[in-house]
Amino acid sequence: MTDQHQQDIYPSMTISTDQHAQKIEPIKLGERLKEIRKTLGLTLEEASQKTGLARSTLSKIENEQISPTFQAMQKLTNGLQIDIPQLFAAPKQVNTTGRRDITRNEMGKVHPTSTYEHELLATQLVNKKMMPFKSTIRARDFDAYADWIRHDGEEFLLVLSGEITFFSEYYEPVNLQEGDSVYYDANMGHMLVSVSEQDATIIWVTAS
Amino acid sequence: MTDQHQQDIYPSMTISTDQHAQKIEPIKLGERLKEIRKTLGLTLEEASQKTGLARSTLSKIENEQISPTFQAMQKLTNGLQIDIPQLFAAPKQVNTTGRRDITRNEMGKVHPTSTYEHELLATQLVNKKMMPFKSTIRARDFDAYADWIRHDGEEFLLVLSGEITFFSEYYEPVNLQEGDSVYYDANMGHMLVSVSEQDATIIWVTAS
DNA sequence: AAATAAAGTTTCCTTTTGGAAACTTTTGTT
DNA sequence: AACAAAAGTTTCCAAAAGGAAACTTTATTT
Repeated sequence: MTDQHQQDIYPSMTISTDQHAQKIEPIKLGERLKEIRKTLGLTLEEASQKTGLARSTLSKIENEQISPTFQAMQKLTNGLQIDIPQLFAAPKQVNTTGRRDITRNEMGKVHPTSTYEHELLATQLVNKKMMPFKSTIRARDFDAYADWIRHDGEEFLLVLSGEITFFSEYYEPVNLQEGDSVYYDANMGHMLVSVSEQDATIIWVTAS
Repeated sequence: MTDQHQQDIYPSMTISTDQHAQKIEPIKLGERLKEIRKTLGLTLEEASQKTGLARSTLSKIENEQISPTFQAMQKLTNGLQIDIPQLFAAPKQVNTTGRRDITRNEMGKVHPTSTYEHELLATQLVNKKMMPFKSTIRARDFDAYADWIRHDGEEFLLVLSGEITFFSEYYEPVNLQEGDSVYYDANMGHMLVSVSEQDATIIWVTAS
């Protein structure tokens, strides 16, 4: 593979998948459970009925007096309609807010390859869900590529100027002109070539 | 709030957060554990040393003879360097591939509001991580809005034509011209107004 | 402010887990 | 193939979990 636009060299080029964001948990299971039960507006008795666990058992779990068996935990999650990950990760989901990153025209971080010329946008921001960039498609031919480009996540692109052919593993090639856009699974092999007189430029956004 | 561009009326307007994708698990914990241990190339004895659980206990767990306590599960996950969600969800992660959706210029699904005129893109595709759309900014004034727009996720926008002012809750307003772009947390209040002669158009991508 | 009801905790006891060691099965070596 | 070593299972028992009911605390009603 000769052309990969996420190199993970710089943090700003990395997409936050929320999965890896999972940290180690010296989890206060009981506390968390109580929290959930309260949110649902249930008493121990009601929770007991829903889960099939004795009221006393629930109390002990909530007060960290016992460590529930996996069996008990399943009854809990089933009865209260929560999934296991939720039981753990959920408590303090630091939902970021207030971040903003402006990239002026032509002021992105340039990242040229043999086939594309990428201009990465919003590179000041780290740990974001999407990675946006403007690209100029230098490739003029199918075999400018050694192989399909293929990586995790989903991708969206919109043609800003010029015209391209969008090749993909499972579809016939298709031409895209200014204003046209495609959304596709990026682990399906794909590649772009310019077919207009001028090299085409596109806006590209990736999410994992 | 008068203007919300994700209405969740149509599935195609919904963003897949991967969190809700989590399904119910009548999980074969033992089987799964054995799988993991094998993958790591560990014997019961080695796993025992890493986790601090007796070899016999591990055996029983793997053969579903006992239901481990949460405590035991923590020792497991810590010792084997796996996270709890992984213990459950992980086995068969259906990674979609092969989807593709082309939207020709001006052929998106139109969705007008008082302040914006949205043209939703890739609406054939459901359960995607991003929601892309082109918008024409009709608002000409700060108080075309009843309140800040604010919703989950992160947003990226790039000005296609015209000029806008980007207002946001925690920053001074900033002008953006053709080619300029912003990436921001969408739960920070935000709003756009056109300031160019013609109403500005932008490309907008949201992810949750 | 008693009296009553509801919610939550603790006790007591049965069932189950978890560990040490005995036992069985599998793998590798001569 | 017999033997040895390693890996895995089962047994036995101490320790901990889970449930029923007694008990305590917190709300609600009179």
